[in-house]
Amino acid sequence: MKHRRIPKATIDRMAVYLEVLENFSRDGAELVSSDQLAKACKSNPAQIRKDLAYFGDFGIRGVGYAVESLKLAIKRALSIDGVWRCALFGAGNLGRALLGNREFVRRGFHIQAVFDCDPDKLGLRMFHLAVQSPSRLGHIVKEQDIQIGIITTPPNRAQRAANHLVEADIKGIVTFAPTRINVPDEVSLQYVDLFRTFYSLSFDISLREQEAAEEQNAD
Amino acid sequence: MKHRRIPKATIDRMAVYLEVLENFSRDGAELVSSDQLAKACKSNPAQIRKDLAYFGDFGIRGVGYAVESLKLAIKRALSIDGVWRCALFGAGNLGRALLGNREFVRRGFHIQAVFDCDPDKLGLRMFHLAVQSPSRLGHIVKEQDIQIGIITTPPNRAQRAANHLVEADIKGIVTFAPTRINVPDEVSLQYVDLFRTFYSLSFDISLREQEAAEEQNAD
DNA sequence: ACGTGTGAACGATTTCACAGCT
DNA sequence: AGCTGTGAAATCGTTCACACGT
Repeated sequence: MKHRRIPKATIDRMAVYLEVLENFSRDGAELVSSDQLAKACKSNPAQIRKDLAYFGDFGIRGVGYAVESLKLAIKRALSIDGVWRCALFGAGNLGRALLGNREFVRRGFHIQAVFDCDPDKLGLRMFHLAVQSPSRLGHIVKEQDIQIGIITTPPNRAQRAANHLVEADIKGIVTFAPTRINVPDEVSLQYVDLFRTFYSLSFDISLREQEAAEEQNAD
Repeated sequence: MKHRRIPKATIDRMAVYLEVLENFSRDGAELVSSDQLAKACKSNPAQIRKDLAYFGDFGIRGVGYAVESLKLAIKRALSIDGVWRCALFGAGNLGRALLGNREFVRRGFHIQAVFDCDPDKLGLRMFHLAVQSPSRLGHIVKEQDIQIGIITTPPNRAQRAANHLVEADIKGIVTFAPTRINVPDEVSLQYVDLFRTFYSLSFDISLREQEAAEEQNAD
């Protein structure tokens, strides 16, 4: 079991488990069973046990999981038990929103520098950081040992931003721009596609309405 | 084939297909093959044909797909060929970023009202809209026929916001707050989990580094 | 001849059911 | 007795390979 490839879906669910564990923790629970977790996550107990077992034997048979140690184990498994140093590329509204979001720091993602191609934005202060020119990116990334780039440019600037980040030898990129970008294989890449979510919602609402209408007809 | 349940993964990929179709369209292409689409999406032709065939026979055998009519067909399939009226709940940085994002309007998601529980924010102007009290939500939703609620509150306020939206008889909710919320079955719900993406990136970077280290050892 | 649409084969993930530890 | 960890079974999604229409 230990050395099997871990499904991407499992990784995604880990974020949910962490979130509900924080709640159990806040409520003072010391132990939690896969049943309780499943209820809180709208999942099922077998799924949860299987998911957790990919990473190790965190539970105690007949008892359940110790909340605090499970939180830590998950964080370690995802490598979010330390600090990741990030650079933001794109000093627009979305960039500002991420920079101002306290949850990022709380979860160990520290945004330490902001870049933008637009010369009008250079020097502009966003919270505690000044917007810098992309020409300084390579230097800053090296100096501050920055590992992750976050792209919040408009779609037509996203590839250029990615090129700058790759050039600066970043390890991974999260992009919020609704466009595909190309990076070398050795750079990790994740898309946050806002519209995908809205499209899913749209499809889901319409499907339900259609099903409701068909039920009417069945009378 | 027509009346089979459509995988969620297929729906998600539709957003990508639309995106690359926009690019083909901009480049003046009138026809595309599943092969070309696959290259642009980093997918494979069979996947694309299967996905598209869930919704109808959009292609021409021996020829390919007509770009414009395929775009329209996908939009119709997802029900994003019209306008969805949205209300934003949570007038913080993230809410402002969504409100100021031109892509939303371009894609038919119109944010028509903004609400916030914080009395200090009432009346505050965000772009062309004034922040309103949640007590007005029911009235505004009915008056403007708003269908979708967008939650951008801090996590501890998200459930309350959801309750207000459900009470106002909204059809679906997209929440950006990193916390699970409960809504009745008849309301559609989608989570935009920013941290899930960052956690995946973190895991992926670490996995690669670990694999690289093991390769070293194999010498 | 070419490229779609689709059953069939394959592969991956989820769920079941129970052995094994506390 | 209770709850985890995990093979085995069931389900779900993807890829193959080819019949079919243009």
